[in-house]
Amino acid sequence: MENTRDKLIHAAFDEIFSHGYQGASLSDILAKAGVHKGSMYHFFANKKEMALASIEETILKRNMEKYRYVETNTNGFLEEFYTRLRDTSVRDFKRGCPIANIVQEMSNIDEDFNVLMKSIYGAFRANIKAILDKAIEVGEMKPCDTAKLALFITSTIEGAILAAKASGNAQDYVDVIEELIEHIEGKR
Amino acid sequence: MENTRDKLIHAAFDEIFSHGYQGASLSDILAKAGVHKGSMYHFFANKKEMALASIEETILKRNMEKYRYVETNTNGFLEEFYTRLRDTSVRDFKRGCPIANIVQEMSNIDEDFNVLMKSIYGAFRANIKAILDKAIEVGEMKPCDTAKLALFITSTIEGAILAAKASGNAQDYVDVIEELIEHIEGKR
DNA sequence: ACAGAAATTGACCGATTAGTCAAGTGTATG
DNA sequence: CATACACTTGACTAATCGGTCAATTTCTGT
Repeated sequence: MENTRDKLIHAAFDEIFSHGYQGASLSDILAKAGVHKGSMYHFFANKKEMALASIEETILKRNMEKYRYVETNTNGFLEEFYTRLRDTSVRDFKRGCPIANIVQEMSNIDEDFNVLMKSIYGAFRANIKAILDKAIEVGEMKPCDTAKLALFITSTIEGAILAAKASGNAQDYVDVIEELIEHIEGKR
Repeated sequence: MENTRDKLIHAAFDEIFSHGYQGASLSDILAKAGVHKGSMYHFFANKKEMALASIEETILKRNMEKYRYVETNTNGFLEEFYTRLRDTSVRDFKRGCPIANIVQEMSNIDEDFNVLMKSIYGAFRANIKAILDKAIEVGEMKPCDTAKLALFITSTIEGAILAAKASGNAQDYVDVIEELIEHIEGKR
């Protein structure tokens, strides 16, 4: 059974992912979580603190799972990376990427969000860089500036998700990813 | 002297660019425009109609100016394109890209915004494709699937702006753009 | 100058917002 | 059984939200 705080974290993340932080109604979050208002204020100081907690915890947990294979694998880093990139089933092209959404909405209007998203987006880049470093380490790839390449890859991924969201066509994501993979393959 | 409607269009666009559509306060827009509420409702049916008008008119006008050179030039399409891509002075890395911001915020929650942004993002892609087609026409580039390449380019640009917004570092944009240009150069 | 239209003013409305809090319930420990 | 702490309930507040509208001023064409 999920406890009250977890219910709130999940409902808040889902509402924010759907409507943005500013567009997320506190009463809708409470209704979705099945939690009363006073109860929420027992766990969080205010809407913003709940939002920050829900974003940080949810995204960090996802990333933990998503990039664990880099620690356990001993080879095939790039192929595994490509497979995951191509997997559209983990994507939500209607809502887009939660990281990008919140950066876009909040980074320039609230310093606390700015700090959090800088850290989360930085972790995203670091995860991709770790894959590239591993690939180079085991000789799947020529040495290169992996920080810059990781930046390029994350940018293109985010852009691809946005393109699919704008057009309503998941194929746009696939097309961008294929060209991105070609680009990376050129560095082997 | 700017008329009332234009004042509203400009103030609305600026407020929306800064705080998003949902975060943009009508009274702030009115204060910035120096226009009273009833006056605004004389020109627009509601907040949303004003927002849609301000977004469409402002972005279409910008694009008109931005890509006019494609019609007038007779060669050097790619070099001119690179120069403009590299020009960070036209970018606002704090607020990001207005197109991307509104797509992220609104495409999945309001059908009217969705339709408008699909059209605007589509025009963005079409403009880039036109440059590539011209470049191929005059032999600056080998023939290729310009629709897909344009999609890749727009995605990467949007991702680059987002990366710079997330990190607060304009250099991230520059780095992505340089790698993107290398990628395009590979197609010559 | 005058009529009529266009534009402006600003008070007002109901709905919704995030946030407060006193009272109550449940549970674990002495 | 009793005390204490964690948690829950839901009514309440003040502020803000987008939106309405009748009265008034300004502009325009004849």
